[in-house]
Amino acid sequence: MVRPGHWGVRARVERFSEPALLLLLRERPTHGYELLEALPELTGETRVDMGNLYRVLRALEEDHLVTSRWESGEPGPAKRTYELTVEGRRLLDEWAAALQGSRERIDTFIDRYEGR
Amino acid sequence: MVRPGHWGVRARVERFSEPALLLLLRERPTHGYELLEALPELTGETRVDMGNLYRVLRALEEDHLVTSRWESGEPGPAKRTYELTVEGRRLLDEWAAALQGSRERIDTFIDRYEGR
DNA sequence: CATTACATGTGTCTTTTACATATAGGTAAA
DNA sequence: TTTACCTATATGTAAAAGACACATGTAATG
Repeated sequence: MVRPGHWGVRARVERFSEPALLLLLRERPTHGYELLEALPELTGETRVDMGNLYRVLRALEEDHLVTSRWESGEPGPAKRTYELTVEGRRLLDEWAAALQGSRERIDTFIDRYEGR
Repeated sequence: MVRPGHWGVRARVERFSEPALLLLLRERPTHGYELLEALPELTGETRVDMGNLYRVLRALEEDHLVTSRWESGEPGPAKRTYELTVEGRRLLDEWAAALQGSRERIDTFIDRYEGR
């Protein structure tokens, strides 16, 4: 819950990094570290936790929402490149619809806050 | 994290019931049970947990964001009526600003999702 | 007088997020 | 040539947030 004296507010969408990475993967197959760098642009203030990001990626793969393959050709350490599956694409669509709902709820709140 | 096979999506704003109850209290002093009934209208799908609601209310009071008094005059069980303080009002303002930010981030996401 | 509605609360488990650390290949400079 | 830094993936664990179950008591209704 909330610790006394720490009522600083951030207003983040739960698990927002999840639809964000699905969207990035829809645009093109990408590896984890690249997602890590691209995500803040989409999520805003949210600094994405790399540990959790890699875990989400593997959980997504377990459920066949993404697939991965090791990329060894390029210079630098080996990269695991992820690609969105059809099911993953569907999950992204669900997220987009759900986020429309969130947006509307926030609008309702703000309208009422501004006394309209 | 996410349990395999359970990728159902809800897209809720973290701790959204908190600004919602502050807003309701700005409109007029209210007791917990009444907030419990009024909140879903503001938060949408979010079914507010009564246990957590009462805990949030007491935590808010601890930090002087609301004050409470027992209402014994009316019929029915005694009610603890909460009232927003000046600091509480300020916290609500912060939430409103932060929610504007969330709204913008969601818009950015959806625009990109729709390929604009 | 039993059931239901009103009203406030505690206990506790799970899920989500945050913070810390491990490992290792590659690049550039001291 | 070794030290430092960047890239890249990953595990361990603590803290915060949310979900679920239950306890307690007053009053109204059938």
